[in-house]
Amino acid sequence: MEAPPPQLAPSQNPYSYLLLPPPSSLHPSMTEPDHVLSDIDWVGLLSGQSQLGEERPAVERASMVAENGAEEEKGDRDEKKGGRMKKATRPRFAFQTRSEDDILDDGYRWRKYGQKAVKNSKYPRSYFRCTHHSCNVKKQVQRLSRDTSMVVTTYEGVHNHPCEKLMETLTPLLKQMQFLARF
DNA sequence: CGGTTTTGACCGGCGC
DNA sequence: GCGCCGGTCAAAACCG
Repeated sequence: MEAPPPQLAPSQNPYSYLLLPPPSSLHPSMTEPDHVLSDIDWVGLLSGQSQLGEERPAVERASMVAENGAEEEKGDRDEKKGGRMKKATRPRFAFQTRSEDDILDDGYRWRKYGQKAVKNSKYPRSYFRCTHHSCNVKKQVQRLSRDTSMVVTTYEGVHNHPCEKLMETLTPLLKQMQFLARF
């Protein structure tokens, strides 16, 4: 999911990113049973009107995160509102998964920093932050109450570091390819 | 003992 | 201004 939004015109709605991350980038198939891959059956468009009704992932409003990392990926800067720098909107996307367990392994390490009950939902929403230093990517996970077997995962931001889990599976392969390339 | 989870407090935005 | 609501903080508990 390092890929930038595929030329999808952020339009006037800062949240209308539609990302179609290749499932293999979310779930490295070499470390995941393949049923996880095939279970992704929906990729959400985060915009004003959502198909999820009142249970849409909480991405409708910009969270006022302290813009600490002055150096960031280009783009996604918010325009100044009346001289006051508002909030930098970062790419977000959500997808829902039919899964037994709420936390699905996407190869990154996450630290849970909150859990909150949301209105009109019987399941709480969990908040995670990427544990990598100075990488403030976040995600939220929430199970739908209208369909208990569904889990909505919302990502916010782009990782500024490689996925170690992916790397440690790829590195031996690269080594071997380099070796074979000598012949 | 270091990192993670838990959980209530806290805070800011928004609608009334 | 006030209260609701969603997001975050942080201290304590937990766990390998």
